[in-house]
Amino acid sequence: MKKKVAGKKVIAAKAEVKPTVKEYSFFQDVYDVVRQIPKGRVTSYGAVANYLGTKLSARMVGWAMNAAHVAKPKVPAQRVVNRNGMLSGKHHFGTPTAMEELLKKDGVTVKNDTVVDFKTRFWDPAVELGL
DNA sequence: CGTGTGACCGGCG
DNA sequence: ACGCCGGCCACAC
Repeated sequence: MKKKVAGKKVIAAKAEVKPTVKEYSFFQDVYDVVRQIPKGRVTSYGAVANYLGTKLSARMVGWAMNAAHVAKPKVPAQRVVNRNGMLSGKHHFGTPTAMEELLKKDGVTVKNDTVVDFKTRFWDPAVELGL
Protein backbone atom coordinates (compact mmCIF):
# COMPACT_ATOMS: atom_id res chain seq x y z
CA MET A 1 0.00 0.00 0.00
CA LYS A 2 2.15 2.69 -1.23
CA LYS A 3 0.95 6.12 -0.48
CA LYS A 4 0.95 8.64 -3.21
CA VAL A 5 3.04 11.43 -1.93
CA ALA A 6 3.04 14.61 -3.87
CA GLY A 7 6.75 14.35 -4.50
CA LYS A 8 7.23 15.23 -0.89
CA LYS A 9 9.47 13.68 1.64
CA VAL A 10 7.83 10.86 3.49
CA ILE A 11 10.40 10.51 6.18
CA ALA A 12 10.10 14.21 6.65
CA ALA A 13 6.95 13.44 8.54
CA LYS A 14 9.04 11.91 11.27
CA ALA A 15 11.49 14.73 11.41
CA GLU A 16 8.70 17.21 11.12
CA VAL A 17 7.53 16.22 14.54
CA LYS A 18 9.13 19.37 15.75
CA PRO A 19 8.63 22.13 13.23
CA THR A 20 9.10 24.62 15.98
CA VAL A 21 12.72 25.10 15.29
CA LYS A 22 14.71 24.59 12.20
CA GLU A 23 16.21 21.49 13.69
CA TYR A 24 14.82 19.83 10.66
CA SER A 25 16.93 20.36 7.60
CA PHE A 26 17.37 18.92 4.22
CA PHE A 27 20.52 17.39 5.57
CA GLN A 28 18.59 15.55 8.23
CA ASP A 29 16.40 14.02 5.58
CA VAL A 30 19.40 12.92 3.61
CA TYR A 31 20.99 11.41 6.68
CA ASP A 32 17.82 9.55 7.55
CA VAL A 33 17.60 8.03 4.11
CA VAL A 34 21.26 7.13 3.97
CA ARG A 35 21.07 5.54 7.38
CA GLN A 36 18.26 3.36 6.14
CA ILE A 37 20.44 1.90 3.44
CA PRO A 38 20.81 -1.80 4.24
CA LYS A 39 24.27 -3.20 4.72
CA GLY A 40 25.77 -4.47 1.55
CA ARG A 41 23.71 -2.12 -0.54
CA VAL A 42 24.49 1.17 -2.17
CA THR A 43 22.54 3.99 -3.69
CA SER A 44 23.18 7.07 -5.75
CA TYR A 45 22.87 10.73 -4.99
CA GLY A 46 20.26 11.01 -7.69
CA ALA A 47 18.17 8.24 -6.10
CA VAL A 48 18.19 9.96 -2.73
CA ALA A 49 17.49 13.27 -4.35
CA ASN A 50 14.67 11.70 -6.28
CA TYR A 51 13.22 10.27 -3.10
CA LEU A 52 13.43 13.65 -1.47
CA GLY A 53 11.76 15.14 -4.50
CA THR A 54 14.73 17.11 -5.76
CA LYS A 55 16.06 14.75 -8.34
CA LEU A 56 17.10 17.64 -10.47
CA SER A 57 19.38 18.77 -7.71
CA ALA A 58 21.32 15.73 -6.77
CA ARG A 59 24.19 18.06 -6.04
CA MET A 60 22.78 19.18 -2.77
CA VAL A 61 22.60 15.57 -1.66
CA GLY A 62 26.33 15.43 -2.08
CA TRP A 63 26.54 18.69 -0.27
CA ALA A 64 24.61 17.25 2.59
CA MET A 65 26.96 14.31 2.65
CA ASN A 66 29.77 16.75 3.14
CA ALA A 67 28.36 17.53 6.56
CA ALA A 68 27.52 13.88 7.10
CA HIS A 69 31.03 13.37 8.33
CA VAL A 70 30.22 15.24 11.49
CA ALA A 71 26.61 14.11 11.61
CA LYS A 72 25.41 11.87 14.36
CA PRO A 73 24.79 9.08 14.54
CA LYS A 74 27.30 8.09 11.96
CA VAL A 75 26.04 8.26 8.45
CA PRO A 76 27.18 5.51 6.07
CA ALA A 77 28.12 7.95 3.39
CA GLN A 78 30.21 5.25 1.79
CA ARG A 79 27.00 3.62 0.64
CA VAL A 80 26.20 6.66 -1.44
CA VAL A 81 27.92 6.93 -4.78
CA ASN A 82 27.20 8.59 -8.05
CA ARG A 83 24.99 7.06 -10.69
CA ASN A 84 28.04 5.40 -12.27
CA GLY A 85 28.69 3.51 -9.07
CA MET A 86 31.96 5.32 -8.75
CA LEU A 87 33.17 6.43 -5.34
CA SER A 88 33.19 10.05 -6.27
CA GLY A 89 33.25 11.14 -2.65
CA LYS A 90 36.05 8.90 -1.50
CA HIS A 91 38.38 11.81 -1.68
CA HIS A 92 36.39 13.46 1.06
CA PHE A 93 37.03 10.70 3.51
CA GLY A 94 39.88 10.78 5.92
CA THR A 95 41.95 8.56 3.73
CA PRO A 96 41.65 7.81 0.02
CA THR A 97 40.85 4.23 0.85
CA ALA A 98 38.53 4.77 3.81
CA MET A 99 35.42 4.58 1.66
CA GLU A 100 36.53 1.40 -0.04
CA GLU A 101 37.42 -0.16 3.27
CA LEU A 102 34.04 0.67 4.73
CA LEU A 103 32.25 -0.70 1.71
CA LYS A 104 34.35 -3.80 1.85
CA LYS A 105 33.30 -4.25 5.44
CA ASP A 106 29.74 -4.00 4.25
CA GLY A 107 30.47 -6.84 1.88
CA VAL A 108 30.60 -4.60 -1.14
CA THR A 109 33.40 -5.19 -3.59
CA VAL A 110 35.07 -2.09 -4.91
CA LYS A 111 37.22 -2.26 -7.98
CA ASN A 112 39.07 0.72 -9.31
CA ASP A 113 37.02 3.14 -7.19
CA THR A 114 33.86 1.63 -8.57
CA VAL A 115 31.28 -0.59 -6.90
CA VAL A 116 31.16 -4.02 -8.49
CA ASP A 117 27.70 -5.15 -9.46
CA PHE A 118 26.50 -1.71 -8.62
CA LYS A 119 23.35 -2.31 -10.56
CA THR A 120 22.58 -5.36 -8.47
CA ARG A 121 23.51 -3.78 -5.19
CA PHE A 122 21.66 -0.62 -6.04
CA TRP A 123 19.12 0.32 -3.41
CA ASP A 124 16.51 2.79 -4.46
CA PRO A 125 14.79 4.46 -1.49
CA ALA A 126 11.94 5.58 -3.70
CA VAL A 127 11.24 1.90 -4.36
CA GLU A 128 12.40 0.14 -1.21
CA LEU A 129 10.78 2.67 1.07
CA GLY A 130 7.75 2.74 -1.15
CA LEU A 131 7.33 6.16 -2.62
C1' DC B 1 20.04 40.53 0.87
C1' DG B 2 23.43 38.96 -3.12
C1' DT B 3 27.05 35.81 -4.62
C1' DG B 4 29.50 31.54 -4.73
C1' DT B 5 29.93 26.78 -4.26
C1' DG B 6 28.99 21.79 -4.26
C1' DA B 7 30.78 14.06 -3.07
C1' DC B 8 25.47 15.30 -9.45
C1' DC B 9 22.64 14.26 -13.63
C1' DG B 10 21.07 14.50 -18.18
C1' DG B 11 21.19 16.37 -22.68
C1' DC B 12 23.56 17.86 -26.82
C1' DG B 13 27.44 18.65 -30.25
C1' DA C 1 32.23 7.22 -27.58
C1' DC C 2 33.68 11.49 -25.41
C1' DG C 3 33.52 16.20 -23.66
C1' DC C 4 31.19 20.33 -22.56
C1' DC C 5 27.32 22.84 -20.79
C1' DG C 6 23.30 24.13 -18.11
C1' DG C 7 20.14 23.35 -14.29
C1' DC C 8 18.57 22.97 -9.82
C1' DC C 9 18.41 23.57 -4.34
C1' DA C 10 20.27 24.56 -0.05
C1' DC C 11 23.82 26.53 2.84
C1' DA C 12 27.88 29.62 4.13
C1' DC C 13 30.15 34.16 3.86
